[in-house]
Amino acid sequence: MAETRDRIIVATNELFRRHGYNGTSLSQISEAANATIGSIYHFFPGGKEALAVAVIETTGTIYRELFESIAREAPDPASAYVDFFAGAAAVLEESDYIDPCPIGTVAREVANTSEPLRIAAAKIFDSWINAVTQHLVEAGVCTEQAAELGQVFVATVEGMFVLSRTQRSTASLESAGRSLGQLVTQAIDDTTRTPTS
Amino acid sequence: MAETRDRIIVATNELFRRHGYNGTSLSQISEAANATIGSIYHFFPGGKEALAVAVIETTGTIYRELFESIAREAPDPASAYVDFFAGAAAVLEESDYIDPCPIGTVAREVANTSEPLRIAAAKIFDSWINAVTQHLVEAGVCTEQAAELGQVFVATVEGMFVLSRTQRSTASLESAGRSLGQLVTQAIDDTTRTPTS
DNA sequence: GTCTATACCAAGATAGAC
DNA sequence: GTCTATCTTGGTATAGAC
Repeated sequence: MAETRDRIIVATNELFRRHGYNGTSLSQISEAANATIGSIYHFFPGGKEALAVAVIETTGTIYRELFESIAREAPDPASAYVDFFAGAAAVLEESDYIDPCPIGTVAREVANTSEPLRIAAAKIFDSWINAVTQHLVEAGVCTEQAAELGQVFVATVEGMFVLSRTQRSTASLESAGRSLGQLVTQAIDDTTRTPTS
Repeated sequence: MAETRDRIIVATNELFRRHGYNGTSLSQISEAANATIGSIYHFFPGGKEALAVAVIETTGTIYRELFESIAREAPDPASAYVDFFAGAAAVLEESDYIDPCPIGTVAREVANTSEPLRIAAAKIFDSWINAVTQHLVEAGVCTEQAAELGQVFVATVEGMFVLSRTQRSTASLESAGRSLGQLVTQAIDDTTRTPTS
């Protein structure tokens, strides 16, 4: 059995994906993680908020690495984005449309009420945008446009999670993959036509 | 002073935008709306959930009409989308980055725990997608591609609200406007080159 | 339609034995 | 590190006078 601290984080992650931050109680976490509330406070003296920060940071890192892995293995830059949305669609269907990403859910809930959580989420979003920007720059897109597409990609991912979860359908995720792929392809073409280097 | 029922809905809308569904209590609503909890249950015998359905439906209708209004006044189809994001950016800055849309927040929180709320939100999203689809079809885009762009637009709007609220910045909204405008422009060009009618 | 009072329960957090 | 017990506060919802 995994370490207690890890079990707490994993259980909290899944409960946040299902019920959000305010909809998840410490007693639920305690039960799902097979750890007492005393244990939770032992590892996270800052309570629920500190635990949530840890969940955001660990999950955020995993997702950045997932994107980088998909990007590395994609046959060409544009298809990395199509593949990412296809993967997300599979996760949603297999998980009965539980939210794939606790970060967006929590961030939207508490952005006006918890600065520690807002800032933790903002840093993760920045790291994702940077990963995409770097990927596109390596594909030949100029820095400015790459950063812009990075923002649009992250927003589209988060927005698609809201939409597909609410509609209980993954149809829209395919549309998103195609649209993002098209934007990336066009960005690469544009740069090729008017090279700055 | 507005009717009590209206005051309750308006106050709940704003509290949901700030604190989400589970983060908003009936006592807060009671205070903000200047109505007793007894009054809330008088108008919404179904309690908090029924009140939330009413908030989603009224707000959703207002936003659809807002889009249609912007689309009607835009000089050309693509700039409707740029204008929409520009308007959203202004709202965010003026409101200290309160969420412009309670529907996405609530939907993401409770999609797995309240079927009435999930379904209410899904219907509103559908109505927005249909409004965009119709707008693009009138601009000459084929139905299939118009529907696809409608989904991408709604997702990008919702995702950008998450992102800009978390980052407390509207920079990414401009990127979104440009990207959506580009996708729409290209869709119109494509259709013009290979007309189906 | 609106009011006060309250029932009932679960929340986050803490204390202190082991 | 983990346990049980408990404190305090606040939640949704209801009852019944006016």
